[in-house]
Order: sequence, then C-alpha cells, then structure tokens
Amino acid sequence: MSTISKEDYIKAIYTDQQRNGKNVSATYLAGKLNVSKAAVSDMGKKLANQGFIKYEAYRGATITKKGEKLALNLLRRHRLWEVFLMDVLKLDWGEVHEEAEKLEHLTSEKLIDAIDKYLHYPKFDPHGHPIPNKLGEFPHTPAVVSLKESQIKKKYRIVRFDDESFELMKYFSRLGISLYSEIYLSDRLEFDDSVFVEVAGRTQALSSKIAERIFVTELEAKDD
Amino acid sequence: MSTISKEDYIKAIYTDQQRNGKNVSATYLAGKLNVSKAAVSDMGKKLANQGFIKYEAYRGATITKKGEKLALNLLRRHRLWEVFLMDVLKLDWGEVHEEAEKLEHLTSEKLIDAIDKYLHYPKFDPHGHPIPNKLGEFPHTPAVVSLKESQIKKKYRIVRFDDESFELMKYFSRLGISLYSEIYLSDRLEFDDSVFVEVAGRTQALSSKIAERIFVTELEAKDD
DNA sequence: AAGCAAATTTAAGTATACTTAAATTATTTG
DNA sequence: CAAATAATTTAAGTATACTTAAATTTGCTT
Repeated sequence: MSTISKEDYIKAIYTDQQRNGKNVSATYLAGKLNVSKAAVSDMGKKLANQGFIKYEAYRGATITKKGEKLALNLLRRHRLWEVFLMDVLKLDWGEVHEEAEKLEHLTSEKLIDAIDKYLHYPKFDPHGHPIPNKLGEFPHTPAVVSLKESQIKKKYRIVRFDDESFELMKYFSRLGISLYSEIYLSDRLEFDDSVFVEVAGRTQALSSKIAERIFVTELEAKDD
Repeated sequence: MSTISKEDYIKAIYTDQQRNGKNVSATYLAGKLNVSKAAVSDMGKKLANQGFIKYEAYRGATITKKGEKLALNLLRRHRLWEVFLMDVLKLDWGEVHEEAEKLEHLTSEKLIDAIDKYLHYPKFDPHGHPIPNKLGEFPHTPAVVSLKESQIKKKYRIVRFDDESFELMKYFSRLGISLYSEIYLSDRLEFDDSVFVEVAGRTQALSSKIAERIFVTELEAKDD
C-alpha cells in the first residue's frame, strides 16, 4: 500500500504544508524529491486515489487525515532514529539525517517502540524537532518563532534548527551556533532582512534565509 | 547496482551453496524467495551479467568472488543487527530475524561499523552464526558438525542453530534446547536417521531434518 | 535408447516509478 | 486584457521485477 517512494512524497507534502500553509506545488516536490514534474503529477493522482492527499490538477497537493497520520508516523520514526544514532551509536551530526532517511521506511512499530523506550521517550531530536508519540501527538512546547520573525534588542534561546542539510549544520557549528545556546538579536536590516546576532561571544550577521531556519524562545531582557 | 531484491537472491545463493555445495537450483530459489521460477531465470541472467553469480541455463547458479563479497557483507549486517536488536533493544527471538532481514539492505558501512563497535565486536549472532568482519573474514572456530553427522554415545555442546525460522526456534525453546547447552547423543535410528538426545535433563527424539540444523562441538566423554 | 516427468526457460503481459517532449492551463506583465 | 511566460499535465516510452502459460531441456525410468 505504501512504498518508500510514496512515503517520501507524503512526508514532503506534509512538511511543506506545515511550513508554508498553502497547497504544495508540483515544482516544489519535484525539486525536493529529485524527480521530474511529470512524475509528481503521476504520483499525485495515485496518492489522491489512495486517500493520502487531495490533489487538484494544476493547483497542487494538500494532506488528508490519513496522509497526516502516516506523515506523523514517519516523522516519529525518523526523529527517534536520529536521536538513537547520535546519542547511542555516536554517529555525527551530518550522517544522522541521511541514515534516518533510509531506516524510517523499514522500521516496524515494535522496533521503533523499543527504540523509544530505550531512549526513555525523548521529546526532541538532535535538531530540536518535536517527536510525535505513538498516537501522533506532539509534546507540548512553549511558543517558538523563527529569528526572522523575532524582535530586535531581545535575548532568546535557540530551540530548533528547521533544516536537515549537513551543509547548514556545519555552517552553524563553525559559527559556534548550537542548539540551546543563548542568542541576542541586536539588529535587523530593512534592506534584505538580514539580522545581527550575538552568540557564543561573537557578533554575526545572518541572512534572512538562514534566520528563517533558526527557531527561538524569548528569554528575560538582556541587561547591559 | 544492487537492489534489495538482488541482494536477497545473492544471499540465498551464497547460503545454499555453502550448505549443500552444489549449484543452486531455480526451484530452490523460487521457493526460498517466494517468486516464480520464471522470475528466478530472469534474475539469474541479470545477476550473471553483473558478475555476482555464474548462471548456466538449466543448471543453476554458483556464486562468484564478487557475489561472495556482497553476500558476506550482507551476512555481517544481518547478524550484527540480530545481536543488536536482541541484546540492546531486547526484541525477542522471533522478531529479530525478520527485522534484520529488512534493515540489512539499507545499512551503511559507517552504521554497521558503529553497531559493531558498540557491541564490542561480537563473533557470533544469537543463533550461533559466525559474524564476518569488515574484510569478510569469519572468526576462527573449532570444528562443528551437525547432530546428524555426529557420533552416538558422545557429549556435545550446542553451538549453532542453522535456521532462522521462528517456528523451529520456538520448538527448541519449548524442548529446553538452547544455544550453548550440553547435549548427549544417546542413539540414532537406522530407520529414519532420527536421534535420541539427553538435553536439559530430558530425553528427546529429534527427526533427522531437525538434527541437521543443530550444530555441536564435541565435549569430553560422558562418565556414567 | 525412447519416452516421460520434472525442471527450466521463453514469451507475453502487468504494476510501479520513473523519463523526455509536446500540449495544456495558469499567472504575470506590459 | 492579450500576450508571454511559467507551471503543470498528457502522451509515449524505459527499467525493474514480477506474473502465467507455453515451449523446451534435462535426466530418469523402463
């Protein structure tokens, strides 16, 4: 009923819809999944037939309840594997996502529950993404905003990197930007929406593309 | 180059050739892999083209060096996963083989090496199968024979169950026959080659089909 | 050694998940 | 608002890994 390929489409549709709120376009999916737009159109119809998504010709996909259930399950498997591979098997940052991407598709309910138990039911993965429980429920979390939307002259704590690419993660670690570190948003340029931040004792400029991927919670005001 | 399907064929060919020493027949593979004989014939040609096996029409398959290398790698991945799933994640006997069967195909060199290290380089899996190292070398092991070939009136230690089926494993555990237990081969019937054994304080009769799957090493003579 | 049964292959066809190229629909812009 | 351009779909074709049914080969039996 659901193959690896289909699962990849469903996860991409769910994730993009969560992030951007609108119908997920064929072009986006083709880029993300590295296939032609024609393939997306084809698969769109199949997934719609099987009730995982709604697919209107020329206007993209939206996830259904059934699709969401599968997507949350995949997210759960993916994120638990990530924690496991990093914390237990000591794979590093960059390897973890790619491995999890493969393992998530072939992991039975029993196995993933065993991993969950072994890890004492973690609530977040190594990027700060919340891990759905068996029922597909996310842990309750304080409100988070991306650095792009947060206010200047305020102190925050980084709680999530909303990106899995090894490249960006390496960039962050080179800059001393890591999960749960404090960050002070000193300024934002009108010109290109880039931001200036103080983190790990350094002042950095970050493009809005990057700020958009860093999620934070507010801390008490900084006293200078 | 090598898909999950192909890997399953190669593993089956390698394993059967090891066990029975002759060309592996299409009928055997069709049964083992749950596909038609026509499918085996098809795939046989493909695998031969790619250098994994030799395949002579009407006379079955033999593994090549290249195929053996891949098979040993698969065996390594499979067996390490089995140890990991049982010892670390506490899955039970029956579940372990099936899960490993899926995971082995999508496990990178790095991951399997991390698992190997985590487990402190185990030499045998939960069925007593030897685990090849990174180079495809088996650990040195004392000579083992199946109960079918061993001599009566001698004491042995069970060191391997050469079968992965849950059914047989359950049967053994019901009879109190477990890995590394002592077993005394009291008699063998000419009639059907079945054997009488004393194990776990009980006297049992075992069919030759079953005796064939139990591998033992000799212990010092039993003193009555 | 001929005939027969079993094993195997060939042939034709299916489903999945793609591809490229042409045709169609939607959207932007002057 | 029409034309251009961008996005998407349709059509035709490919590779993989199967299927069933018919034809062929092998090896056994007498």
